[in-house]
Amino acid sequence: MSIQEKVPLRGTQGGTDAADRVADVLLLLMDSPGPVRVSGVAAELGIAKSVAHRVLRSLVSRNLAEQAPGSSGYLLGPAAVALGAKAMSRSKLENAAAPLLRELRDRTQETTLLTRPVAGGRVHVAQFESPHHVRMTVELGAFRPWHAGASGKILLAFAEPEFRERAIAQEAEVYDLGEEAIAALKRDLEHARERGYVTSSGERNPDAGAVAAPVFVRGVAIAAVSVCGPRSRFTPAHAERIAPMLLNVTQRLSARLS
Amino acid sequence: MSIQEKVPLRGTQGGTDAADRVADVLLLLMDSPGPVRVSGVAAELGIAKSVAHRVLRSLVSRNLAEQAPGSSGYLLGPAAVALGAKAMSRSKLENAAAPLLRELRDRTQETTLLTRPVAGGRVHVAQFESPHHVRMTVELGAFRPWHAGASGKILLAFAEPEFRERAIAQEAEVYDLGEEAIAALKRDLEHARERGYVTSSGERNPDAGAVAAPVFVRGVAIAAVSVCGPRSRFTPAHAERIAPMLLNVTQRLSARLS
DNA sequence: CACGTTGTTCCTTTCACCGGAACGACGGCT
DNA sequence: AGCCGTCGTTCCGGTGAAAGGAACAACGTG
Repeated sequence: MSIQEKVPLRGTQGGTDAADRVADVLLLLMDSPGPVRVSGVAAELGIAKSVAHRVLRSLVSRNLAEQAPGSSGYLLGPAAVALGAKAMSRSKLENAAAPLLRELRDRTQETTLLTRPVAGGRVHVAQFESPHHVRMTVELGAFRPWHAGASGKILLAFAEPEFRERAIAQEAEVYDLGEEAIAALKRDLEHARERGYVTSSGERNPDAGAVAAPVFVRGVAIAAVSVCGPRSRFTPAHAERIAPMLLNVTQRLSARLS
Repeated sequence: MSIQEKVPLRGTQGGTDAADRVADVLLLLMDSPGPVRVSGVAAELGIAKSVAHRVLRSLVSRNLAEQAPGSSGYLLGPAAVALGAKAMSRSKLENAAAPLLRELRDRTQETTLLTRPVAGGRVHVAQFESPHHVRMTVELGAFRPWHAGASGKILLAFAEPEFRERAIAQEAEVYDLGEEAIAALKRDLEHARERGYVTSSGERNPDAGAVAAPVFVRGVAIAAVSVCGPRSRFTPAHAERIAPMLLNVTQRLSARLS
């Protein structure tokens, strides 16, 4: 255990010493079984007590650390729990989805995507690319609106009704959607809810088509899985052929996560 | 979700802006469902891209963040998982122990302690104080050697034999223990292993007495629970009366943690 | 082609922050 | 009682670490 061992000096690639120190303090709190003193942090990291104190105060202000009750020693705080839970939860969803999406990619020979809802829209968080030279690819992490694209629509279709109404209203405003477009969107969402999947053709990208279905955890749609490709291969009829395979995957993933 | 919402400006009490920024980047990674871009971090926190990049590089150098495969976006890294697990594990042991130690305190009217092993000794990590005006209290987080005190002895008694031999040898050297003291210590430890608890009187503090027993998880002693008080009340006979209550608590805690 | 955005690197300037010092509190020892 | 050492916390001055603007190559879109 590391209380009595010096933390090895580690450089940084492109970071700063000050930021390194914050990370090191967090890791020290992690390595210590009980409350850590300001003087202990200072000694371990070879910094002044006042520096150690300041870093700890910043961590406390963000709930990443806290002072142990009845002590002036510091411990990891509630936000550290949330951080770990998030890091684990991200791994859990993507780890569970990866083999299934890879298999779906292999069977369809088209690009498969995992997409998650964020405020105001969605984000693609994983992709498995088609082996074809001409294929559809997306930029992971980039924000996308709800209304254009299969995965956006499927997430919206299976969202809470109140949330859905609000999202449609906001998106109408931000993207200047007319009455006809809104009505068409609502019909699409109704249709999606009946079938459990949605197809799109040329909406986000005029050269692309897609089919998407939701992943549920305890009845809540937490992600979408989609298959997409260039319009030349991804005809509406092709999308309908792919749908059962897709639903099979989303059902297995949903079961695995519950 | 917070990608589209500005992170609220939060001051710090005694910290620094630079350290706050590191914490804020971590929390932003936590709040984002997918990879976060340098430019996204910069926009959210209202800092320059180069600053955001540097903080992220520092976090990556400590495995608190990583770049998503096939993307230049950043995610929480493996050390964040460990951090959360540690924060949770600390909560788990102390959360499980708290009601039992409180109950033991209430029944004995003496101070109860939770103590954990660290390199070279032990650390008190939680205490529930006696309601008496004259009572025993300890400083949480302060390092203590093995050989002086009931909880140190109980942890040593139930440690791996190899570890125990090494610890005794080291402690003999550091604290200049003579042959007689070592022999007496070994007899104490043998006695402790036979009975499952250990009593002490006046060893760490000439005015105090204590009785301690180990907490096991999967056959490994991971902590000690002890009851301690002033010698005037905490006679050896009194310690023997407390021992069954203490063993009851450690057994329930061990069961709860397994 | 032009334009916009991106992540990453470089360089100048400056002020945020490091670290030493001070201080009150506490505990141990004589 | 006094003295000493250690502690966490706060203060303050000097300076160099770091913020931030700029540059740049890469990429995507029209």
